[in-house]
Amino acid sequence: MKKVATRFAPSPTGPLHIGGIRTALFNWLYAKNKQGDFYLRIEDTDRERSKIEYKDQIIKSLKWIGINYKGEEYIQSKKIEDHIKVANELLKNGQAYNCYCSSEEIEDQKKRARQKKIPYIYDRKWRDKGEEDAPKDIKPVIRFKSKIDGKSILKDLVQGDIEIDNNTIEDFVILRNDGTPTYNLSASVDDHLMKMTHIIRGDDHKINTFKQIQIYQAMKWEVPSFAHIPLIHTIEGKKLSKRDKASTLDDYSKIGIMPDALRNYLLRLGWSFKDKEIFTLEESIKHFNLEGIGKSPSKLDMSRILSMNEHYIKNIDENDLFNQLTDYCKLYKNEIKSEKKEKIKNSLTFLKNKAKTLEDIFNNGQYIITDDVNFNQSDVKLIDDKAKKVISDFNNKFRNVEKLSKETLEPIVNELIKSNDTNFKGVGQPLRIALTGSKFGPGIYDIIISLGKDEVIKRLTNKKLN
RNA sequence: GGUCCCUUCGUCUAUCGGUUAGGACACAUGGUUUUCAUCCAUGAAAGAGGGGUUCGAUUCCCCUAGGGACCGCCA
Repeated sequence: MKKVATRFAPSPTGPLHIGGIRTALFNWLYAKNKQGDFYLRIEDTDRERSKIEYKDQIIKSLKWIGINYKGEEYIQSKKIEDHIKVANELLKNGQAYNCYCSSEEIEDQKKRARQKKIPYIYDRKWRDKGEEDAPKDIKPVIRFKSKIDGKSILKDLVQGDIEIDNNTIEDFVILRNDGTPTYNLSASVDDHLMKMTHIIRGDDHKINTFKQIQIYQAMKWEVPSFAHIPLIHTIEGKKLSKRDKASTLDDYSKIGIMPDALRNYLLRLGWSFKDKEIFTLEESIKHFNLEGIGKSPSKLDMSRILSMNEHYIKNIDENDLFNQLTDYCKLYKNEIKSEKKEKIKNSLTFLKNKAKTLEDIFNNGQYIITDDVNFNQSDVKLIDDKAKKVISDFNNKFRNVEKLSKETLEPIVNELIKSNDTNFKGVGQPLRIALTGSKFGPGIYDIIISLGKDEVIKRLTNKKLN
């Protein structure tokens, strides 16, 4: 058996969206599962639109989610000479030909076909014409001599056998009249040069595959296996594009979605393994296969991403969570001061309790991180005279507490409930607002213990409460 | 318009001819927690429609409907 080799081949013409990430993930997992190699190829031959920052974003995104590729990234534009060489060889072998139609001529034909509502296909005008008829003033393009008769079958590893009439594939351009190669040529040559065994990509490439296979055959190259995975759709049911909001990785990382959670979500989007929902990285490598990929497109579901993230927040090692949290804050919020970090770390067990994202944890821990209590304006209105009395009563008793724990604090609260003729809420809520600025948050004892005695007293006597 | 693909709860999906059609998310209800959340339990929720094939179809075949992708000298 040949060693499996797969690749992810994005073009750096826009930010990579999570559909692309999923394609990369599937390729990577397939290679890992087969103990093969996974490569990254940057298809930057569109000089106009390719941008270095998009290339960097692609590399960063893959790294973020934990996909590593073998060697350096393969830069397609550096291989153009190889592509041209193949075009010329096809020309020499009679598998391709010079076409002297001007682009205006072609455009005109297309327009007319559209008006008549008949399908446009290049009329193969120059397929059998001799060079002696060639106009001197037009630089030709090279077109591939596509099969005209019969049918072709693509044995797709996901979609099954797909059969089309060969005459629906036109004689496509492989070399432009400026001498640069087009996508189908470049992709085939590169995949061959890179010794790809399996091409796993979005099913928007299906038609290209029929073209590319013909190039392989014409060059007598071994044809790789193909697997076309269904696209990810938006809620509206359309192909996910770079313009869709919440489509890039950064959109997710900035709200505090963790890489492992998104990886797990993406894995299960369009792929399944029995009823299993949660996959560690090792498990996903172990179980991934092409048979588990469904044939129908799937929609992105934010609530599922969130709940997956919540699962990871609650279940991963707390040190790991803490590290991810501090990295997250450094990147997207304010870096947590080192003296606060210890408090956050000790409080993570309850801070993470009501969090779906790292941002939620950050918000829950806000009262620890910032020195000045940030009062929620509508909550602070709940501090009436009765509440003020509860706060000052609590403070008077609290001053005498030696050791902060639920056991030492609870009697005080219970006493206040009685003496103020109220319930737990009547005591807990004013205290929480005084200490954190909000009526929502962790349990009151957790808050007090996490702040420490001095800080609690300081906040209970905050002038802003009056 | 042409070619190709798809169709199970709202969403992601299981089922490889015989199931009370299962799970997860979301949703609803109840319980625990002397607030909120967590957690636990319970519930509602699906085979697009019509024909075949078969003792038996969600599953195989055909038609219809709906949806999608592609149709560049972009990738």
